[in-house]
Amino acid sequence: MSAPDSRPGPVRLRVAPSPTGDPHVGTAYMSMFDLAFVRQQGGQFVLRVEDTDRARFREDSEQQVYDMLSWLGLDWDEGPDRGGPHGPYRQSERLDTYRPYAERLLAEGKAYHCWCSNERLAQMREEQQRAKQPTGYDRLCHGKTREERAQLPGFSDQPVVRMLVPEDVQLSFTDLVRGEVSAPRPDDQVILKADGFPTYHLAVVVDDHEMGITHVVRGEEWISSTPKHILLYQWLGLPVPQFAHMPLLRDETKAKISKRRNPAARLTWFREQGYLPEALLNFLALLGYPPIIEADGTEREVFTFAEFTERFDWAKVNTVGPVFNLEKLNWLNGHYIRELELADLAARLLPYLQQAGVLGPQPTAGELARLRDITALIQTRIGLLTEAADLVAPFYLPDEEIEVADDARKQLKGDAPAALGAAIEALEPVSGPAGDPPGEETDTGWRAERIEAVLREALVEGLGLKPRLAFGPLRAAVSGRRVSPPLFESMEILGRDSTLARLRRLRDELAGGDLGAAGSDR
RNA sequence: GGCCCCGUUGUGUAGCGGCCUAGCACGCCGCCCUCUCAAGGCGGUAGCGCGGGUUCGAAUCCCGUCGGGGCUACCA
Repeated sequence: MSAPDSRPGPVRLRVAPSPTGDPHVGTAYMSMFDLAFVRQQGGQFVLRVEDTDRARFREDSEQQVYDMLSWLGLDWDEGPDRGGPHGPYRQSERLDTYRPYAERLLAEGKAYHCWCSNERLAQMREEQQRAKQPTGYDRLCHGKTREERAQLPGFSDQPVVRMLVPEDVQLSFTDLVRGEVSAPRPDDQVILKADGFPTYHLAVVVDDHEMGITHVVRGEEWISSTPKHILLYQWLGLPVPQFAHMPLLRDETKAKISKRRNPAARLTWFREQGYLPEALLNFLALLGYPPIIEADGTEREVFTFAEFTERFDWAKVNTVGPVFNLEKLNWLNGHYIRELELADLAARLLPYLQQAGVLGPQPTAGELARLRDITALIQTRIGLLTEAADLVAPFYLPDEEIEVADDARKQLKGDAPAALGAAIEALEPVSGPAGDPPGEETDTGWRAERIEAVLREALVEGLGLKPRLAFGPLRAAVSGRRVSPPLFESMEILGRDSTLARLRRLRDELAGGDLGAAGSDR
């Protein structure tokens, strides 16, 4: 049993991503649990950049972490970008901080220099594995001076510093989510690398202490390293924080989700795909935490971050690594889209429509007003913001550029020209917005209800067509698609002129290419 | 190989010794609604890995076994 940190005062939690490429979804996952607890307890949330791995360092990675956490609304109180009383918050800028700790351990005989070359270490491990022995450093360098060691093979000029792990290391500890946990016996772990950088193990202990971190929240993969960390805290006479090891997110093969194999492991992917941040957050919470149980005993899976925060309890966090299943997220995303206010949804759609080239970089007021109307029609028809472009595009295309898609064309039957002709004839007398007489009862103008009434009368009653056969050709003419937003509402938004132009265009085309523009009845 | 973590329908889960002929959500299937597609409504499908215990009674406790995962780096 470790003595948990019982210092009074506010809780302080941190997330510590490594800038090694696109931000990982796990970073958001951990941050969300961190923040839920911090908000609940009125503590602070720290963002620390663990850039001690110079080989995998990526320049733009840090900025992406800021962008994505901000996008999700997971705001931090202290960090490299906004400072704080415990800075700097980048490990590469804290090198001087670690060295005294390492030197102290060296002086006290708790750590020692090791000059073994990588080749020697690799060979040693290989032999241990072959002999079915547990792997671990053989302490060849322990107790030797540089000169003594230099006589032996596998010598490397630049030494590292290793922990001298005692026989009686504490191997078990209390975990906030798992209870009493035991971990493997640690190797003589390197804490200071040949390049002078600390390894994660030294840096995390020193930084967490210096930054006043009270709760260490991290992935399950760190359970096996925890005894090393506890040992370092003890050696250094520092209070041991509480630990919470979260289950690992898995892919469909049950393996830990990785950026290499799974696009959804990249946080940026979700924004690119058109997911709503609140949906992602809700989904992530569901993966590691039970649904809300209402007073009447029913379960509720849709909840806000504030609701999650209110009821958050480490003991309820799942210990099983969940499979990251996009279908549930897709449903949730659609659900959140349907809940949005129209203006909000339209605003969120805009950048995706611009990205897809449906709207230009500087849309006109008219285009934006039209977007609002269209949004109402597609709100229940998209699961991702990126799906809007295809549905919206026909509303912004010039009438002459509407191309009837192959599947829509295949559905056109022999009565299509008749239907189109009758529709044109029926709609011509209906006045457009400008001619919409105020207070007039008989002609309600170019409105969906009136358009529908007129078309039904002409096509269903007049021509005796089945509704789906009657309106299919009109849909193809107006949108170019087999599937589209509701027809009559679409016509209202397009306006009388545009609607008639599109109907005539298809009618003429079906009547025969030779007639060309002369086929128009105007 | 060694050590550690985990094990309820396809997926996420509720369950914490009797209320379980195992509930909910997503998915899937069917029906309804309907101008297409959605959304929505209604119904259905499918699970306690296995074997021993403990107990009057086990999805719930114990042991074993099997399975999955993680770690085993001068990566985090």
